[in-house]
Amino acid sequence: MKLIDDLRWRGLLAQSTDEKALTQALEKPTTAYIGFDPTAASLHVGNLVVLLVLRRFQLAGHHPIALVGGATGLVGDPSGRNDERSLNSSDVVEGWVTGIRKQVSSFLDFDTTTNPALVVNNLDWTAPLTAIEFLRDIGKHFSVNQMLAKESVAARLEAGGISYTEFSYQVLQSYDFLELFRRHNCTLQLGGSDQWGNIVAGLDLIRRVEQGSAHALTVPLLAKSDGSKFGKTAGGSIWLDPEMTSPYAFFQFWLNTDDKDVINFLKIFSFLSHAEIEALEKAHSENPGLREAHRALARELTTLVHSPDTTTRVENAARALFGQGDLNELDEKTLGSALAQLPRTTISKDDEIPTWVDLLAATGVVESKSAARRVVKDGGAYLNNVKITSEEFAPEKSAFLYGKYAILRKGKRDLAAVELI
RNA sequence: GGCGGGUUGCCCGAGCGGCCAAUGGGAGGGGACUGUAAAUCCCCCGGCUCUGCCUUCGAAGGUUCAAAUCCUUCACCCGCCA
Repeated sequence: MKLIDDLRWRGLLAQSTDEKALTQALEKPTTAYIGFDPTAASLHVGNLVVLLVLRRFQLAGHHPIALVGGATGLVGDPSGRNDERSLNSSDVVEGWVTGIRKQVSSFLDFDTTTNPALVVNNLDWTAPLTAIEFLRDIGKHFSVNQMLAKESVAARLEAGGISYTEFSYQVLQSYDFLELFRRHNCTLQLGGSDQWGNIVAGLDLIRRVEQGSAHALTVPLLAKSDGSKFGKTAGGSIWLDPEMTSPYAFFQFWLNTDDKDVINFLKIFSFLSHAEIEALEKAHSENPGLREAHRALARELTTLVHSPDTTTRVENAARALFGQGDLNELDEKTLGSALAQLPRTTISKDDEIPTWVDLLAATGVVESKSAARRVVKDGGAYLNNVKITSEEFAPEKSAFLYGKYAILRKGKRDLAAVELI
């Protein structure tokens, strides 16, 4: 099956320039790029959609380039926002670039001899530009009329204004495309559909400056069936960085996918074959309670982003901790490694044991002691799967399994660990 | 630079001297029902040493027994004019 047809089947095609021409171009190995701006220390699951499309291109024999926006990240993309971004210092952005560069790299193959991946930073060609060069050599090719007509700009003018800085963003991104066209004969830019305007601006620039022809392909913005924003939970975004979102939480995030979304997500995020996904779809519709599709999704993604080992560990941890069976039946080693996956706090053997409320607050599962108290009051507080009802309740030392572990539970599925040391 | 409008809790948005930790909606949390799902229903939703105390309504001062609400200055945003 051709790449384009596969992408269509997975629901990964939004818009493209002349599809016939593009399909034809893709008959031969083509160089394609996607840009990621450093707006945080890590990428999140939302970024995964397009990043994995780039991987699909590489797997299909094309040359992938991942661009990290060391320059554009300093300016701020107005797309999809209705207010101005606050600028981050260049030190901060530089740090983020390093982290994101590493993350992006883990999804691409640099060792293959036929079509190795490339990671670039647009600061490399943007930083040396002088303001005069920028205005004369690049700015001259842009019509303010057209820039104003871009959805990202028009929306902001409507919503309350835009700074000259962010207004200029599309020029920088266009210049990136031009540079990659020149340096690496890159003739295709991929991106989320909110990037369409920025991408076609780059096509125009390439045509004007180099009389060259390139293509654009965008991926739909991921929509959940209930309309809520993908990739956010109570605790915030789901990050790829295991320090920011634990692999346990990462696995749980996918496992808790809405039934209505699970098959779509398998298509979008997994590299399972059509036949495998169709089999899961069948299994899911026959017995949704088993959640085979959810499990497959969580396994695939945890393995892809973390590792097969990690997947085994967190899945075992969940099985061990999730209610079924008596906690006392878990051997010390299993329990210890399961708890290692959870948010945790430690207390000294010699100290008096704090209340459940204080312990939960210490693990960071709730934001404040008041929030922890509320959980108790609302009847959602458990110690080692036993419900507790008093805000003053403090566990006895004897309640600790193997003399050292206790499991705090908030509600049905939020777990945290306490360890006596 | 001038004139006018605005800045409220995670977000949107009421309040416009006391009854205001502040109406309502969304997001979020707990419970019931379930399948660690969705929908639905009920409850909660600033913090703390929690029958009370402390901090919040752009910032700083002021008036008042009492201010998110009035006055002054400053900052930022929006509109019109220059």
